[in-house]
Amino acid sequence: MSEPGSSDAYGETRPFRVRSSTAEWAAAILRQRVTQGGLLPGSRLVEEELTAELEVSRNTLREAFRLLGHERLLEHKLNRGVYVRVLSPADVADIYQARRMIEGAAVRRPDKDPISLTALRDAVSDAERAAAEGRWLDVGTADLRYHQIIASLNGSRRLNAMMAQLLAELRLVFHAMDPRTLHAPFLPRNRELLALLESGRNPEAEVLLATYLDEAERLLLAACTQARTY
Amino acid sequence: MSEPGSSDAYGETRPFRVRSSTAEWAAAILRQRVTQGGLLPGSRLVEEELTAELEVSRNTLREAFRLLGHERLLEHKLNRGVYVRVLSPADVADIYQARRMIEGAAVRRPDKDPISLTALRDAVSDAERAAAEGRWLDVGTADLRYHQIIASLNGSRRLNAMMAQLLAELRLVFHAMDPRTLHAPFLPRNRELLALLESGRNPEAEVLLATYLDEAERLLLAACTQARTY
DNA sequence: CTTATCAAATTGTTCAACAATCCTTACATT
DNA sequence: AATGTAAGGATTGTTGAACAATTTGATAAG
Repeated sequence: MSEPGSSDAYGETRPFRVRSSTAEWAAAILRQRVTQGGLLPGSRLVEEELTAELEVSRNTLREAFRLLGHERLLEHKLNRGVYVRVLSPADVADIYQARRMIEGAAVRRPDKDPISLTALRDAVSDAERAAAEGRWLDVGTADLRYHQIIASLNGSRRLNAMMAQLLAELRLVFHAMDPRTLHAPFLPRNRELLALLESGRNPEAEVLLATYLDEAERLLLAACTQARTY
Repeated sequence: MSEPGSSDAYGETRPFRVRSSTAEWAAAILRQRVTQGGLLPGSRLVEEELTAELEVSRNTLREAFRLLGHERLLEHKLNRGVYVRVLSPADVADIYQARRMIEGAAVRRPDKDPISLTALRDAVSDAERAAAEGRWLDVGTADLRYHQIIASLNGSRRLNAMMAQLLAELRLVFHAMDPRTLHAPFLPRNRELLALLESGRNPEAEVLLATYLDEAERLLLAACTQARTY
């Protein structure tokens, strides 16, 4: 410790010249663990353990906690510690209402950026390739990217940020489900929706997207309520 | 200092038993100064000054900064300090795009909560009363409350929070305008929109709201671009 | 079995010190 | 005069230690 720039002997864990703050660096590591399932919802993050492991001070770690708390990935209970957030069914429903609004508005728009359409094609192809090879986690990643691009059709930086946060939160529930049964049903629909967007049939696209999101919500709600009965 | 619970001799600035964290208390004070115009956009917040005035430690103050930074009221530049955010025209446009989406979706909904409609009536009445008495700042407060209630028709906690943040950011621009010329044009429209909502004429309400928001955006964009030419 | 009390563990907050970075001023060069 | 460079002073970034406040779990009393 006291040597930011080289963790353990050339461990290469921290870039030499830290351009962002140390707190953001620590937050990035914890964010990755949460979104990739290394830290499961409900897990407690003990300050002493993490200061030792990440080799940052308690104050810096707390700043990292606060960062992730505002991203709603961690939950901070006063005097009781920090936990990986556990999504309630109400949370999932709330997330999907916001998704319906953001993605719905994006699909409804008349003008579609050709670059975004290309990006959508790529995302669909990546997902299908990953599915063919059985890499279902990668399918999930491509699917999230697909919907992030959909949201970006709104052309609003703020809505992009909100969408990114929504999807990050959704990952918290993803780990409570088998990735194949979660993503397989939506693979063909992504391509179908893309076709409707390319041909400018917006009303049909909007309907398809709505049913899509409703079904995904139902799937996750089921997984979510099951997981909470322990 | 080191006596949280009683600032200067019975200054009554801090509640006796602090239930929330000290950082949130400090953030609340700074938030008030920013939203009420005591701290104007672009102002720099120096750590040393504020730790002395608020009688909190530097670390706690920094946590307060981070809180307000995530609310987008303050801007944190690495190694350069914390500033009250200055909204660019692009920021204002982005805010209004989000408003059109959230409030538009709310108005479009078929089911209207009667309690919310009552709250809307109250907000309109308060605004009109304040206008009659020349209290234009209170008119602004009532107007913001009105739109917050509109957004709440969506019934989503998350969208409520997002709307609250949008409106808080908008206050940053409000202080660059005369409150009367800003709010007076919208007083009759608020009542008109309310009438359309009460009688369930949603499509007309949606159109009215859209023109409403477009004009408000134009007004603020003008004020915003003017203010930046100094 | 319930309630009360106490002790250990953990978090909340502060402080002082030092490192890293930015900004200004002064100086030198062209 | 304009440009580039080099201290230095000021401010922020980070740390570690200390103590206060709170929760938690265990133990003892009713």
